[in-house]
Amino acid sequence: MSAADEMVGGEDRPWGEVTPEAARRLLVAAVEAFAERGYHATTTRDIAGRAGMSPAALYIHYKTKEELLHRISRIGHDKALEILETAADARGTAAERLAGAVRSFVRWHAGHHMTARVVQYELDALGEEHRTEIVGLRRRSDAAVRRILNDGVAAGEFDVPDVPGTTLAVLSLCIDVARWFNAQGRRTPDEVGELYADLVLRMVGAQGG
Amino acid sequence: MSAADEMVGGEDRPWGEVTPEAARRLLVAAVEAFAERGYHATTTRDIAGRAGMSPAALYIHYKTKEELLHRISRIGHDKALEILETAADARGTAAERLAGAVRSFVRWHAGHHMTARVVQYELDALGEEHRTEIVGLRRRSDAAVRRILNDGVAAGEFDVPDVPGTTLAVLSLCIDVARWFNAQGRRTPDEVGELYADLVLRMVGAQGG
DNA sequence: CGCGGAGCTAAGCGCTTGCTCACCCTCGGG
DNA sequence: CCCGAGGGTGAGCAAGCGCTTAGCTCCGCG
Repeated sequence: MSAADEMVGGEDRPWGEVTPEAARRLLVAAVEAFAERGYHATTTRDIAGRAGMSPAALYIHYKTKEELLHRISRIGHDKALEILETAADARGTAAERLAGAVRSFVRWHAGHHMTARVVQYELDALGEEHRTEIVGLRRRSDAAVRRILNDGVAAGEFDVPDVPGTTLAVLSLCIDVARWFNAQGRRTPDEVGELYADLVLRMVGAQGG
Repeated sequence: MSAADEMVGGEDRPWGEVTPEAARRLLVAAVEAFAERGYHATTTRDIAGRAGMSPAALYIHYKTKEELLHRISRIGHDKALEILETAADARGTAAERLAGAVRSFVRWHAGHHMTARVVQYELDALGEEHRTEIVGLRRRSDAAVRRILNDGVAAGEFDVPDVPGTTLAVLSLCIDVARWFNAQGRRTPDEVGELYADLVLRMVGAQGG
């Protein structure tokens, strides 16, 4: 539907921007391991093993285990933020923009739920500097959604008594998809995105459904 | 502000069911540590230290570190489930029961956000047997909410095209409060509960507002 | 007073962790 | 044919982990 949706889809390889090839394999292995067991329960030996390498190989491409997490978190947040800001800047009514934002944001969290899980739930494992950098990106996500809500209220499309609180709730609802979504489950990322877009429109009092 | 302070507020003592006193102190210390750093990043020395004891003291009252997590998780889930089922069994319209359920469930997650964080986000750290036990409790939570939604649809109070999906979304929204809620923040648990009850009523198409 | 058990500690065991280091292959250019 | 540099390995180090054990103190009871 929207340009943002297309980009998240699957034309280019996942993590294509990470080079060289060995570094990419290690990073993909780390995403899997962090998502399954959590950052602290994952060992560098586990990551290297999944990538088919010896433990020492990891340190040729990354200085520390934490740098791996930071790279994943940074790239993931960039992608998620790009999705939200593209939807917020799109043309159309506030309701259309909000529905588009939720639809593509949720689709990404469901379709890339391993990455999303690491990105959204391993923030505390980052070092001080890296964490504040990432928190900055999250504030921009919040601002993008709040802007759509404010526009909708100003245009008389929405009925939202508490804009900051509702912004928080909308983002929280979308983000938590990464926690429960199961690729083997019944729902596809598209279906969840559609359901959630409808639910959020109801939350803001738009005549959608 | 300690985890113990956070619990006092209610009618009965925090973790009052845990005896003897030393075991209770260790458990409260573990809740704090797990909530701040996560289960895997927390050491038994840290827990014992917070409780003002030597590392070995922990093993007089608990067989393993995992048993501590299980005790916390079990008690917390029991409490959360009791809240939901009480609300689901209450008298009144479906809308009143749903609002009550969300209000008290959210209030608990905000007011006991340390405990809730451990309970909701450290499930994977439990052993096989303990995890399946807890998963059973969560299924009952799901059933309680779904029951209210079904009642509301049958009574013509709600307009919900996808009851299982909406049940999931409602619970997800409430649970995620434990992740972002900050005791130093502007909102009180009561305020968040009120806001969320309103948002959820809108999600199910009840004429609340 | 002597006794036994409960609660706690100092010390430390065996193991795993993140990470390092000396060395080895592979391969394009002179 | 040798070279040097970059990607990779096997072995292993220091530190920290969960957990154990021997022994201490305290206290109610006969």
